[in-house]
Amino acid sequence: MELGLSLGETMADAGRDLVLGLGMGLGVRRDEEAETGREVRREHEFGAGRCGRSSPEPAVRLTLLPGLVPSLGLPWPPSSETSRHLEASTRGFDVNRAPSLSVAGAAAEDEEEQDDAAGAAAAASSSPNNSAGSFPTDFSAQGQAGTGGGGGGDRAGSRASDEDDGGSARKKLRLSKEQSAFLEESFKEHATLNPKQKLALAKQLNLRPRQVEVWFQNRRARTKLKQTEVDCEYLKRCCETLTEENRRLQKELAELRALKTVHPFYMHLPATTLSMCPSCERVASNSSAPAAAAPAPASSSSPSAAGGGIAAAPPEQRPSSFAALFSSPLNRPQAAQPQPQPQAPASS
DNA sequence: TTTTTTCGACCTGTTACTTCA
DNA sequence: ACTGAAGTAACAGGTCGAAAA
Repeated sequence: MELGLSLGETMADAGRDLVLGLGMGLGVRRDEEAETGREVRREHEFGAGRCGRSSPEPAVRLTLLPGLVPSLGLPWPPSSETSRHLEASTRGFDVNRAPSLSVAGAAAEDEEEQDDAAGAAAAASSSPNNSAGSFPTDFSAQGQAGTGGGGGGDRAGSRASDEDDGGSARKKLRLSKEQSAFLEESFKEHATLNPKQKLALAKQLNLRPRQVEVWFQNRRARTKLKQTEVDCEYLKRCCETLTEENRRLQKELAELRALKTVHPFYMHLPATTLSMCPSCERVASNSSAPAAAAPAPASSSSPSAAGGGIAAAPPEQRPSSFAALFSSPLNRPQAAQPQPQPQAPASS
């Protein structure tokens, strides 16, 4: 399938314009990056991919229009209900949504916390008194011993390269629900962390900075994966729609050809009407008006108006043209994810 | 001023562990 | 109790950009 298509002409001002590589990688414009700086750029990159690096092939800019979404049966933007359902179908909570207070409440009810956390402190953290009502803002009391090697020391994983692991195999330890929820909240605010933020989060959650860093890396990867899946599904539907459009146009073309054969005088049309290139068999306008934008007036060229029973759909009833399909810049589906926000400078 | 080196941050793919049906 | 799938923390290797030499 040839994708050498320029889809949409509004790239210059579309904040959510995409550059789709053949590998479905998505990128943002580099001039925007230059304006917003590295931090913001990276936040966009994680969300939309890095076409320039990930795919050497010529990128295809794709702008998806809003009108196509309903025609595809794609609720867009995905309703929160949809997202919730998606996540509810899985085990975890919606990582893209703000963890509600009920999450913490549920965590309090979840007894797994007690055997998950290795220490009594962890058990205390899961008590209703600790988690109900609001997010904990300090997890230092939890069983997260981290590298300190306290009583619950095996809860925090370790990296041999930056921690004295004693040479033991790595131990993967799950974060508590509260910790995950808090990290989610942070991720909603900024998908990337500067060192200060990382340290602050680590301190607040009683994790090692490396753990916070890894969590954010994995979180970005999950978001990107989810977005890729959404994009893939959406483009599949776009492809189906365009295939159908192509089929319809081919049929219409065949009808017009037949009509020309039967009633040649019909084709003696004003210069503004479409004509067929005999060599490439492409419909082209031989007037100054763009062919796609100026279909022949139904009153003068519609075969149905002249009788014969073979009728092309009037312009207002036709499915949108390819160009029109992608004329709007703001309707690419996006996996539910936090809106990247410019980070405050680290110094502030 | 240009080139090379170093370093930190990040991405991508993978592994290993946990949880659940 | 066992097992396979799914989720995810942790890791390894690579790229890139900025700063220093």
